[in-house]
Amino acid sequence: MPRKKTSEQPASAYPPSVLALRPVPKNRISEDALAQLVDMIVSGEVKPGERLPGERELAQSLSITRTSLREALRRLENMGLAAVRQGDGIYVKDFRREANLDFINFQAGRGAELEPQLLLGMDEARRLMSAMVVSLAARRADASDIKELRRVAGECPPDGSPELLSGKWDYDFYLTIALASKNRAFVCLINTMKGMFATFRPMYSHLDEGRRESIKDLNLRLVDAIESGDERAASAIVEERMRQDMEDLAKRAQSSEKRKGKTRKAGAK
Amino acid sequence: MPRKKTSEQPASAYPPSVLALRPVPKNRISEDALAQLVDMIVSGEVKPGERLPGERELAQSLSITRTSLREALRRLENMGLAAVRQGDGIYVKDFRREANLDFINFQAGRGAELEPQLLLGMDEARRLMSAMVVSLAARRADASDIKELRRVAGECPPDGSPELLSGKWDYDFYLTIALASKNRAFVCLINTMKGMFATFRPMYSHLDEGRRESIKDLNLRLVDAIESGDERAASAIVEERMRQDMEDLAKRAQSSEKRKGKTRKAGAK
DNA sequence: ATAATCATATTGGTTGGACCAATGTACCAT
DNA sequence: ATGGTACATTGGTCCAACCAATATGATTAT
Repeated sequence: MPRKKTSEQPASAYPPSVLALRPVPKNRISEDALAQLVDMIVSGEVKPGERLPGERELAQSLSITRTSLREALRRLENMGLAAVRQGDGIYVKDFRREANLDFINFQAGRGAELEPQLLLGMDEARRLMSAMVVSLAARRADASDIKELRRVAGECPPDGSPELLSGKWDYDFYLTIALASKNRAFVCLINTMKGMFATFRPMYSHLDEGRRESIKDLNLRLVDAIESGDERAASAIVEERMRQDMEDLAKRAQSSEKRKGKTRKAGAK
Repeated sequence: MPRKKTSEQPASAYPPSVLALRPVPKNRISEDALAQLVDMIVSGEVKPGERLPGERELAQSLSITRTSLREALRRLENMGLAAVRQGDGIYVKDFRREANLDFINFQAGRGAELEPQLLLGMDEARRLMSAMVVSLAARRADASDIKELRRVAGECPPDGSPELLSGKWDYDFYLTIALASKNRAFVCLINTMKGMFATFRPMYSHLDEGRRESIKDLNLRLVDAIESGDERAASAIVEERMRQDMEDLAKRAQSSEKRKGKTRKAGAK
C-alpha cells in the first residue's frame, strides 16, 4: 500500500455497524505459543524452579522459529512467569507468588478458563479499586469532567445489548472516571484492567436483566454523586452494586461447583 | 555449560555480599531500543495517531536488526503506547489515555526521570492500594500468615542501610501482606508495583533518618494491628505514614521546582 | 587435599536476508 | 457510483549463521 501523505488518523473511527461480530482473532503466532507456555506453567505441568528446554528445542516442539518463540518468551518474562538467563537457560518462576497484573491481563484477555479462586480475587480487586477511583474522581472532578462523564454515561447501551456485553463500554466509562480523578496512575490502572471488564460483564449480564435499575441509570446516578463531591456516596454506589453482583456470582459458582464435584484442570498437553 | 541433572534451583541465593552495588545492567539490546522509543513518545517528539517509520527503516535508525526491534515493539504494544498492524504500519497511541501499568513499571524500573505529575499520582496510588491490601490482610490473615509477617518485618534492615534503599525489602514485606490477604489478584498487583518500591524508597530515605520510629518498628506495629484484625487501625498506620512522606516529598519538590523555574523535559533527541 | 585456572560445550543474544501474508492505493471495468 | 483487480508497501515468519555469557569438569598450582 503506497502511502501518500497520510496526515493524521482519528484513531478509532468504528463504522456504525450494528452487528455484534467478534473482531476476528488475527493470531500472532507468538501469542499462540505464549498461551501454550502459560498453560503449561499454570497447570503445573512444569513446576517452579524447573528448567525448560532450550530455545532451539522449545521452538521445535512448538513448530515455530526461535525468532517467534523469543517474542513469546519476552512476554512470559514480563508476566513474571519465567526468567531467561543468557548462557544458562529458561527457568520457571512461582506464578502464585511472582506473577503480576500483566499475567492476569493476558489470561483475562483470551478465553482462558480461570481458577475460581483467582476469578473471585479479580472481582474483589475490581470492586475495591473501582470504588477507590470513583472516590477520587468525586473529590477532584471539575465541570468539564462531569460533562464528559454524563455524555459517556448517557450513551450507555441498554442492558443485554451486545455492545455492552463486550465490556468495552464499562471500560470507556471507568476510563473517563479515572481521567476525572486527575491521577494518571489510576488511568493506567484502568487500562490494565481493561481485559477484566471484558471478562466480567458477560458474567453479570444475566443478573442485569430484570433488575430494578438499568446500568445506564445506575451510572447516571453515579455521575450525580461524583458531581456533588460526595466521595462516600459515590463509592458506595459502586461498592453496593458490585457486591451484589459478586454475591450472586459466588452463589452461582458454588452451586455449579457442587454440581460437577471437582474443579477441572485447564492445562494443555 | 554441559548439564547433568540440575534438580532444582533455590532461586535467589545471594552471596552474603555487604556492598551495595548495582546489579550491573546487563542490557538486552531490545530494552535499549525500547527505552528510546518510549522516550520519543513520552517527550512528544512523535504525537498520538502519528505513523512511525516501517520496521526496516526504524531498525536501521536504531542500528539494530528487525528481529531485535520487533522484541521491543511487542512490549511497546503491551504498554499501550503503540499499535502495530500488519500490512499497515506502526501507530503511536495517546499514552496519557491508553498507557497501562506496564508502562509505569517500565519507566519506574529504569532510571527514567518521571514527570512530577505522574510521580505524585504513582505515590498516591501506592498509598491507597497499600492501605487497601493491608486492610484485607487484617481481615483474613491466619496464624501462619502472622508468623511469616513478623519474621519478614523482624528482618528489616536499619533505616538508611543500602539493602533497604533498594526497595527490595519494602517489596518483600508487602508481598507477604498481599499473600496474607488471600487475594491472588493483589499479589499480582504488588508484583506490578515492585518497580515503584525501588523508585520511592530512596526518595523517602532522607526523611526516614532522624524520625521517631524506625521503619522496622513501624512495620512490627503494623503486623500487630493486622493480627488484631482491626482493618481500620492497620490501614490507618499505612495511610498516616505514607501521607506524611507524600507531603514532605511534595513540599520538597515544590521548593526544588521554584528553584529551577521550569520543569525539565526528559525526552531524548 | 584444596583452590584457582582454563578449555569447552551449551545456551541465550544478535545478525542478515529471504519469503509469506495482509492491507491501502490507484486504476480499471461495469 | 460501484465493485473488482493489480501492485507496492508493510508487518509476520522463517532460516542459518555467528557472538557472548556461563555452568561444568578437567587441569594445574598451591
